[in-house]
Amino acid sequence: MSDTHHALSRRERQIMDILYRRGRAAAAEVMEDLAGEPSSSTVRTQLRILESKGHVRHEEEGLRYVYTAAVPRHSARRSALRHLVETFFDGSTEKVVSTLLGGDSRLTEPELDRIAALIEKARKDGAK
Amino acid sequence: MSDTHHALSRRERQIMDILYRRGRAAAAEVMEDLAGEPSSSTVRTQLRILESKGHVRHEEEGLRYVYTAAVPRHSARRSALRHLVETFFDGSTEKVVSTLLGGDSRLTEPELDRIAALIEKARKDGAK
DNA sequence: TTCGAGGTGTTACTTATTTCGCGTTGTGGT
DNA sequence: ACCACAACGCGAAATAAGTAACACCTCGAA
Repeated sequence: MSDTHHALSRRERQIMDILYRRGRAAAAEVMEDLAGEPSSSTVRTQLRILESKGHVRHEEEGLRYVYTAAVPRHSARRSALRHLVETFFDGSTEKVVSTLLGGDSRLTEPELDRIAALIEKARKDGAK
Repeated sequence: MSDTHHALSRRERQIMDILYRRGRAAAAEVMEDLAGEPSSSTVRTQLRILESKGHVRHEEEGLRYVYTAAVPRHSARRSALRHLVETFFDGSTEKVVSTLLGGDSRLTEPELDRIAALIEKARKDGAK
């Protein structure tokens, strides 16, 4: 693996996760979601560092900064998913799906219907 | 923080990932997969620390130590998957599956068949 | 206009992580 | 028996991460 970007520290990852979960958040909101009880200073400093490394951006909203991840959620989740599939599922998409379906997270009928439809679509796409 | 397990540092996570990918590995093998060119000492030390924290175990195989993750892959991947679903897919299993099926990773016919079968099974389990 | 609440950046400091040199130990070959 | 080789653990130095105190800014209420 040839990582071009710096790897994130533990705390930095936690913050990025919060940002991805919430979409956008001010320092105070990030602070709320963080374990431990980091001071406001601490969190702001970390956010600023994260920005200097290019991982997040901020926009001024009124008098406060609202942060968002620099890499759009859509891209980030794709690579996170790829990484997870590689390290835990031998690169097999099928194994992931089977774990998801077999897990304790019950899916509703409509969800199952939509997934079934996606499978049909995948079949067609793969065939041609 | 209600985390019962210590969060892993950057390098520790890299090592755990390698261990999960390979199943089991000696220090030299872990070293091969690690970015940068850490010395043998370095890697062995980290493995030892990881063991002292309870994250990995080792068994002597001939003249060398072979390490394995303390938490079985099966459990680890479930929680990794759950975490990923929460942070990137709003907790929706359906979204994950749809991303997987829509991704560039083509699935073969047999794989699609097996997944379809799993869906039927999920339907029955959910129904009763 | 003066004050307090709630933001912000800078900076210095503490703690944790990362790295590796070095001495030791056990194996196999000659 | 002796040496070369390949692993191991320890301990201490270098680097990274995490934390908070402080000074400054802006807005709205008194």
